[in-house]
Order: sequence, then C-alpha cells, then structure tokens
Amino acid sequence: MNILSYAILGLIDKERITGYDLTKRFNASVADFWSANQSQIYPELKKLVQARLIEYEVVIQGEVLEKKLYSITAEGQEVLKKWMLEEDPALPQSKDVFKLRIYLAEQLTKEQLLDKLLKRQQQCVNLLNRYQSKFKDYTDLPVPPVQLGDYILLKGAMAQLEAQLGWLEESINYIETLPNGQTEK
Amino acid sequence: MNILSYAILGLIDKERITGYDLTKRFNASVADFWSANQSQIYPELKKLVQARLIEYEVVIQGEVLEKKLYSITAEGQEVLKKWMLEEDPALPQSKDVFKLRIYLAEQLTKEQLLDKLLKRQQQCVNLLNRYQSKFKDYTDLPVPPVQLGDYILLKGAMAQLEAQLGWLEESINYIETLPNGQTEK
DNA sequence: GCGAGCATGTAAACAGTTACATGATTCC
DNA sequence: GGAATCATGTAACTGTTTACATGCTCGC
Repeated sequence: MNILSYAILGLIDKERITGYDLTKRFNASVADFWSANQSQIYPELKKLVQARLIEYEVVIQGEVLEKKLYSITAEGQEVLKKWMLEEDPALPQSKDVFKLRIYLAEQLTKEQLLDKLLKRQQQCVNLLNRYQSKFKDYTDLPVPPVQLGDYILLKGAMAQLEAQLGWLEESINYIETLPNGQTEK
Repeated sequence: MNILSYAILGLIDKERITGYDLTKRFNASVADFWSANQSQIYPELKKLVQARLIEYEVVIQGEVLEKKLYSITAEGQEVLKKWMLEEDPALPQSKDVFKLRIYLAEQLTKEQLLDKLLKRQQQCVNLLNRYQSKFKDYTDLPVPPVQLGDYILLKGAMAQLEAQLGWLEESINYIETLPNGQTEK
C-alpha cells in the first residue's frame, strides 16, 4: 500500500465517486499537497478493489455508458483509520526549478534575475487570487467536519503564498540596491 | 537532459567537486528545493562526461584512493547559461503526507488532530532553528555573487517556515474552540 | 451533426528510492 | 585495531509522466 492508495481511500470515504472525478479532485482541491494522473489512479482503484478495501456499483450514464461509482468497505475504513494514526514523516522537500535557478544566480545578470523574481511574483498573485475566491465560499462557520481539513489547508496555502510574496518583494528590493555586475560571477 | 543534470552542472560550476561531496551538497544547502541520492548522481555524472559538459581529474587521496574532481567545460557552461534563461515552470506542488492527513481530518478525533498539528509545529521550530543558525554566518553584507542565491533562498525558507508556524498556531486555536465530536464525521 | 468534456483504461519511458557491494582513509 | 566517514559504483524496485487508445454524452 503506497500513499496514493490511502489518499484514494480517504477521498472515496468522503463521497462515492468515479475514477474520472477522483482524478479531477486530485488536480483541484488536493493539488496543493498531492497529485496523481489518470494513468496512476485507474490501476490503483483496481488493486484496492482486489484487496476488498473499496467496491463499486456500475451506473449507466445516458443510454449505454457504464461508469463505476466507488465506495469504501468496512475493511477499507479500518485500514484508513489505522494509517491516519501513523507517525507523519519529516517535513517534505519540494523540487522547485525556480529556486534552483535562483541558487545559481551568479549565472544571470541583475536584470535577468529581477525578471525571474517578478514573474514568480505574478504566478503567486494569480494563485493567491484563486485561493481567495475559493475562500469566500466558506461563509457559515464553523465548517462541517468533512470540510474542516479543506478549510484549514486553504488558509495554510494562502499564508504560504503571502509569505512567499513578502520574501519576493524583499529580495527584489535587495537586488535592486546592488550595483550592476554584483550578481554575476 | 533532465533537471538534475542542470543542477549538477550548476553546482560543479560553483566549484570543482567530487561525486561524494556533490551528494552531500544536495542534502545540505540545496535540500530545500532539490535533492538526489548517490545512486542518481553517479550515473548522471557519467552521462555528463560522455556529453562533454563536464570533465574530471583523478586525484589521489592518501596512498591509493582515487577520487574524481569534476569541473565544467566551456560547452557545459554554455548549455547551463542557456537553460537558466528558459521559462520557469508553474509553481511546484509538493507532496505532503501531513497535509493529506489534515485534509482527511474527519477520520480523527479532536485530540488526535491537535496532536498532529503540535508535532508539525515542533518539526517546523526545529528546522527554523537550524536555518537561523545558518543565517548567522552571513555577517558581511552584501554577500558575494556565488553566495547570493544561497542567501536569498535561506531567507525564503525561513519566511515559509514562519508563515507555517503562524498558520499552525491559528489552526490549533480554531480547533480548540470546536466542541468535542465536531471534527469527526 | 459537432465539439467539449465524460469515462475508462494500457504502454513505454523516465525519475527516484532502497538496498547492495566494495574498499580506503582518518582519527581515536 | 576498530569505527566513522570518505569514495565510487550497480541492481532491483517503485513511483510518476507522457502518450496512446477507445467510445459515449450533453449542449449547442
């Protein structure tokens, strides 16, 4: 059982769902901390059915299109609850090409470096806007249990982006004070 | 050419280095935004030599131990500079088991959830302390070009951790106000 | 009727992790 | 002499991405 299979188990426990919607879910709400492609999800669902941790009901969409609505089994719920109580691993390290390039800043001129930072700033602003508009949907507090995690994590993602924006602002200011040629080797 | 090979190229350009030290470097200074195992680095070095982007000199350590000191070639420098100017990809998504479990918060009792958050808080404090002591080494500003990226990224990593700590604090307070049973499904 | 999106899957290639394997050096 | 660390590499496995492959449905 890899982590992905527990993620799938947890999402199916939230609601009965098809493989297709599960994939979309991974690339929407869960995207900030987990992701998976279709080509990973379908084989994983198959394995979980074989392990009797989930089961499915075939539902007819329209005239003939068969879709599989998955739900968690009692055994699946047990396995999930047990996994939830395991110790969390160390803080994850993300791989970030932008940061890698900043680390190699001496390869760039002052202008090229500033350009990179400004573009990242724009990316952060765009994502923060999306998160903020999603946040507006949480009007009635306290949020119900099934949405609690989503709500807390959304706040976390926004806090992270705001911090990154503050850092970018500060770094841009710092680099602008450097004389030309003081970034290159 | 995968990203790892550019990372290696950039690090070798900073200083002549052995595969062994390169590995350590990946798991120390670069760890916040890139990582690699020995078993990935050695084959990659071989490929880069074959592509004539790096070359090595055999140095004798002690009596007989041969170590390879790698340095970048002119062609390697060109390839690296070109890559540095490519467009950065979208904001990266890290995979974070802790956050995944928080998303599935309805599986946990209030106490279990708070316990998770408190443990993460401790992890953040520990890492922040390490970063802060590393930060103290930068006494004479402005930093020289080869250290500029390192310096800026260190500040970024600290800002991210501080933001995460703020979020954890806030989340713990929020959850504590919820009545028992208001986290579980 | 057509195009976007719904729906399920497989194959091949690539990236990354864990484990194995060997031997020298340095410091105590 | 022994232990930690320096130093280089390979093998097997797992995880992830990209591309392929097929067909239906819904709204215009």
